[in-house]
Amino acid sequence: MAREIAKAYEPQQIEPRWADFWVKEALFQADANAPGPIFSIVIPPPNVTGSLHIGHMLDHTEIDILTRWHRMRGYNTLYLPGTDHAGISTQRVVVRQLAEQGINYRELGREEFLKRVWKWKEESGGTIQRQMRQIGDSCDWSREKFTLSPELSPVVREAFVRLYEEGLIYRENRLLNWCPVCLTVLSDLEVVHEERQGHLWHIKYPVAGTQEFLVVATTRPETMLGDTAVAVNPEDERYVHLVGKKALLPLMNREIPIIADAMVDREFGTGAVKITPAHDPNDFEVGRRHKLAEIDVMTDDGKMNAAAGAYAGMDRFEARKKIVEDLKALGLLEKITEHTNAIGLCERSKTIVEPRASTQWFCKMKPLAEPAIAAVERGEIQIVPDNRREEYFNWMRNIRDWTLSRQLWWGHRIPAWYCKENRHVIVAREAPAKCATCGSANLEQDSDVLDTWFSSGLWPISTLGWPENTEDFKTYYPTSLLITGYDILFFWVARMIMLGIHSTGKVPFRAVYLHSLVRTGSGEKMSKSKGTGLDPVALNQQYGTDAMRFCLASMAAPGTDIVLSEDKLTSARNFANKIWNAARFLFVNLDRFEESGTKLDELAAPEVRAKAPYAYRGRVPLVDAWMFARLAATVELVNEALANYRFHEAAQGVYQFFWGDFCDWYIEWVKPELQSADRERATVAWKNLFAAFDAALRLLHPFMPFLTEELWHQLPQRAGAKSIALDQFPEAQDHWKNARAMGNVDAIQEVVTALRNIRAELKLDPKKR
RNA sequence: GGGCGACUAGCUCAGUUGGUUAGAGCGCUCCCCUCACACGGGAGAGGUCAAAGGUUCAAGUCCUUUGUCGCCCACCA
Repeated sequence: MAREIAKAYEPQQIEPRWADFWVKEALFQADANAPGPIFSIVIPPPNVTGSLHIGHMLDHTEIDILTRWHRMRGYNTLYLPGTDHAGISTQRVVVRQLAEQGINYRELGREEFLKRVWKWKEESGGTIQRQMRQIGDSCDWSREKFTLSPELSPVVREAFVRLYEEGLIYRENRLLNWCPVCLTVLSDLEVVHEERQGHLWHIKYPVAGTQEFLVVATTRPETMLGDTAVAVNPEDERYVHLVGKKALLPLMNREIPIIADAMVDREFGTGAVKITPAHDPNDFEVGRRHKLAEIDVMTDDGKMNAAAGAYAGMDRFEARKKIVEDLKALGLLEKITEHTNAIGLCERSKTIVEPRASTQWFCKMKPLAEPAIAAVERGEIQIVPDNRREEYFNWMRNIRDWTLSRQLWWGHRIPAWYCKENRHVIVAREAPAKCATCGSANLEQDSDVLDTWFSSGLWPISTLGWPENTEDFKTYYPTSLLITGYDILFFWVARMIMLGIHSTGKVPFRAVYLHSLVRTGSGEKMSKSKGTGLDPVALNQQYGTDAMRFCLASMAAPGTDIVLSEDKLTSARNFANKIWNAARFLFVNLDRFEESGTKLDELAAPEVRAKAPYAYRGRVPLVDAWMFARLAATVELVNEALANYRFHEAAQGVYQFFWGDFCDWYIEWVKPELQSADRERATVAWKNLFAAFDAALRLLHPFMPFLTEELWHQLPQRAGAKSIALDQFPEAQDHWKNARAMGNVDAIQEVVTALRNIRAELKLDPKKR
């Protein structure tokens, strides 16, 4: 009796079952002692700031395709999952949540606040884990990691202390980017620049003891309150006579020196620059050279402080307005001109950053960068696509020291302690009992935390057990490949390369594939905060995970960003349906065929099917020969494409093959054969059809794991067995274990050699059909 | 101020080392709900490959210039 199969593919009915099954069976658990060449990959750990977005899905799809593909070809495969605590981002999320409840996080205190963040982390981490299972990530959940876990924290401290002991980590007072909303310093990378139309205010500074004015031009008038000099170029004949004299700082009525410094560009503005060492990086340098006072006129949160005199308490931009008004009233504002400049914004809060001086921890990067540059030059790490190599080199060759400390609470606490008496510094793996210098037991730990990218930078080594030489580390490090978006090349990839090589002497991965970003129709980077992100959960519901995966893969051409559209998702869903219906045809008609006599018992045994194609009276039927030639060509194409990260070619190749060749031509062609009164002839047709179909499923599996898994389970079933209850069908269990191997496909490739002769003889071009 | 990328059918995009009549999906026109699939099948229209010049037996593919758009990097007040 023919089995009942739904007419349309309903992924929602099928996917959750296999998602659970894969986890329950621990099917993808890695074994360091298993045979086979190694393919290991660690996930780019998603931030625990919420849930996975469509960009993650691209990451995960590509990683999973390659992982499954390698696993099917007999590799000892590890796909290690995990999440990132994402210091500043996560802290911001929780701060905002608290604010919505009317709670000021600072009033909550550090300890209580961290409890709230951990609670949020559990929630977000759980969501991410569920999503990853839902989208079919074939990772080893027993090895799941978290960057801020008790397991990894000692590793992070170890790395920090080692770098400190090597003299690469130091503490210094510098002028740095400060975010008045996040209340922390930021590294250069965390500041994004944006061109904005602004003004250049020309302000007249009276020269003391004369009737003259010195006119300076500034884009930030409010900083003048902290001016401690005016500088001109020493070569500038317009101003030489003023050097050494004093200027009277308007509004503050403070006398400040007029100095000469080569840094001043005579062409720009008026050729005279107000010097505010506490609020401008250039001025800071000038200030240090000329031993000028540094007057900070602002508070942490961007308001004017007591040093700002009458303006104290005002917001910095409010103060700007007021100062301009006041100068105008005093007749000291010469003019205002239009001026566009690139202003720095905090990457997270989009607040205008304020340069401020503070004492922070830094890491010297030149010594770390050199071997990291060399490793890429020597090809020990391959960067794909090629043009990103140059970006990497360019950044690495101009690298500046990395600001490691952040004034946040959520993160790895800096392993440094100070004695309260003398502020001696002790850097140690564990909390010390007393000061190494003066013996004081009165110690306090540095209140800052590490930049979140420091622990991310250690990810490939920390997750595999470094600094211990564990089985996992020995077997799976260096990892085979890193797949991530190009937008974090500097933030993350470069740092992993530097820290990996420095810590272990070996590169952390042999290749980096930097994929495109998924954008919305309007071309923006998808982002939840902007509300432009597509919800992968909703899309999965609507189209099915397999369709999503296939769609992303078929669009993942390197170089250009991906714009996802309903059209493409629909087309991928239709493809899944096509596969489903081809199977439906096979299964239903096979049942009918068997009911009429011959049983194709061997169909269930993969080792028999691997001998396809079957011959009819010593001769392989022509269409079958053609089919297997096409199949073999597709196998070659897919293997070649995946080996080079050309996911779209692979996906389009299987699509073309399955729809165009297998369905449109082959199935249609053999339909009469399957009904043939010649029993042997019909049997051969059936066997070849199933062999080809089985091979096609293997090709499709990395892209569409759910659908193929489902069909594999149905493939060996005898007529009458309607439901899939695996524990009741030991035979089926053997089958699916075997199904995840490429074996059959490889066997077919061997057959092709023989087929070439037939093809040549009959002038059949498999590409032209 | 540097660097990178894009510009191919109405739309969204493939087309890696230059080689026969430039492809796909969607859309469009005509026919078909034929016993796997209308989330389908068949037939078809549609492109001087942004512009100009150059190299070559041969260029969407290499070189030069220009235009439009996008991105990244950069401490000029």
